[in-house]
Amino acid sequence: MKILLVEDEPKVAAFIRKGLEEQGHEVDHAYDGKFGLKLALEKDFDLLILDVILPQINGIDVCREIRKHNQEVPILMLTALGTTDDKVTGLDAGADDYLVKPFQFKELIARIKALSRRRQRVHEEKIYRVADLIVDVNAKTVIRDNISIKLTAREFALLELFLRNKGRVLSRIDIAEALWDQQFDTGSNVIDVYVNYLRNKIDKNFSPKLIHTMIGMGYVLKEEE
Amino acid sequence: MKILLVEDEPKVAAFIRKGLEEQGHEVDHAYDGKFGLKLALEKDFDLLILDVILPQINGIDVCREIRKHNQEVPILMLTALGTTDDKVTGLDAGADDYLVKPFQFKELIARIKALSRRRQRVHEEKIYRVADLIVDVNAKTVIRDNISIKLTAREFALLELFLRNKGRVLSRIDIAEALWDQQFDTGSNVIDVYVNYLRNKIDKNFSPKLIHTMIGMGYVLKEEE
DNA sequence: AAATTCTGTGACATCAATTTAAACGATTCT
DNA sequence: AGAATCGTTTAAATTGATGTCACAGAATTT
Repeated sequence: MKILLVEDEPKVAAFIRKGLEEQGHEVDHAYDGKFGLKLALEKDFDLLILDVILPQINGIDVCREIRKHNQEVPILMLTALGTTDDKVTGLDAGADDYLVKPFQFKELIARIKALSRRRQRVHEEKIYRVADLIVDVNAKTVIRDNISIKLTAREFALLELFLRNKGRVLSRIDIAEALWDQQFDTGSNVIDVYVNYLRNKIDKNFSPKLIHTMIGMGYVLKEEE
Repeated sequence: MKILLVEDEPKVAAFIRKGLEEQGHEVDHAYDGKFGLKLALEKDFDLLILDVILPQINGIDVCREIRKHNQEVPILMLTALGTTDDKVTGLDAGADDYLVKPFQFKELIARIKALSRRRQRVHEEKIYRVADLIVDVNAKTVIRDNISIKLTAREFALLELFLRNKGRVLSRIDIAEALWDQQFDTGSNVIDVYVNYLRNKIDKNFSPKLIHTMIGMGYVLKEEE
């Protein structure tokens, strides 16, 4: 999906952008309301994420302005405030949903999914091919070298994350935030264990190897050595 | 055509009724949602025209209720509100079209024509065949291995959903949103129970099995193992 | 009004999936 | 080389998802 993020706090913006890109979305970013509004009216996006508190024009006014121009794009508002009044104002202005900061990244993903479902988006064929590996996200099937491979839900989610980020090194923190709850204070090694499971199933008896360890950095999925 | 008009404002109702009768249609009229729903379920109409704002039960809920009972009659919603949210809600509830008050009578006629044209398409043969299972959506019949199987409305709706999405894994959320009211917050296991009922009827004494569990992911209907 | 069928709930046993823990191996740093 | 850090592997413990059942209340039919 093409997503426009309008957010002035650089850290928050970077966090959201990275997370969304890892989920396979294409993200444009504006630092203030004025520029955000301009972009929103010029380009076609599948979703807008608007912070309420913004320089130049605040998020609620941006939202109102977009709706005035008859744009039906789904809008998700972000705010540090959480009172009912704010919610009402946001929704009145034409927003479709509301998320209170700070939030779990998973929550954001869930809302985005719900919004795009509501728009009756036709679910597209999602098939990844890397070397002789074929993964169908809708059917949840995995085939390598014409051999069908069974994965558990976690393994599949992990593989899908790698495929969406082919060639990009994912740190354990990236992986944890995308698939597990929040960050890891515990010295758990679940991720390593799952990468190992996945390797046993999709790499062990095949070549070339697809999952590579970057010591001290994380893991990558790629074809070349 | 036999048309049911559900509208509480007498003036609007009289206006629409008169116009439609002049066009040669037969019009029944209900003043509130409750009575409208009752009529709609009792009699066979070729078209329902529902106001959104109604005494007793609102139009959107009437619409939802009718669709729950598997009625395929075309539904046109009328409303004074014109915001995007309302449109989405109406169409989500199962309405086929939407008209914002005030409207030109011509516009109404045009929409009705379009809907009745569409309706003929509804009467196309909709027959699914998977392995030795044959499902006729219009006749609501299910046959497997030449044995006729009786399903309840819910079971049939679930089966139809699976057939429309053959080979695609449907999560519980997908199923809940398609067949139940979109609250998936309850820790209910209705879906599991219904999948179980369906299996007992269409899979238990047959092979190959068609409904497969993907633990942690959902269910799929497919022929292969 | 009674009987029947349908729908949804809650409890529970079962078993696969997930997570933890700990031992082992590899790599990097001094 | 030795110590420290980082990654891999295995097995066992824990969790949680699923299938099943009996039942209650709604809806429908008689």
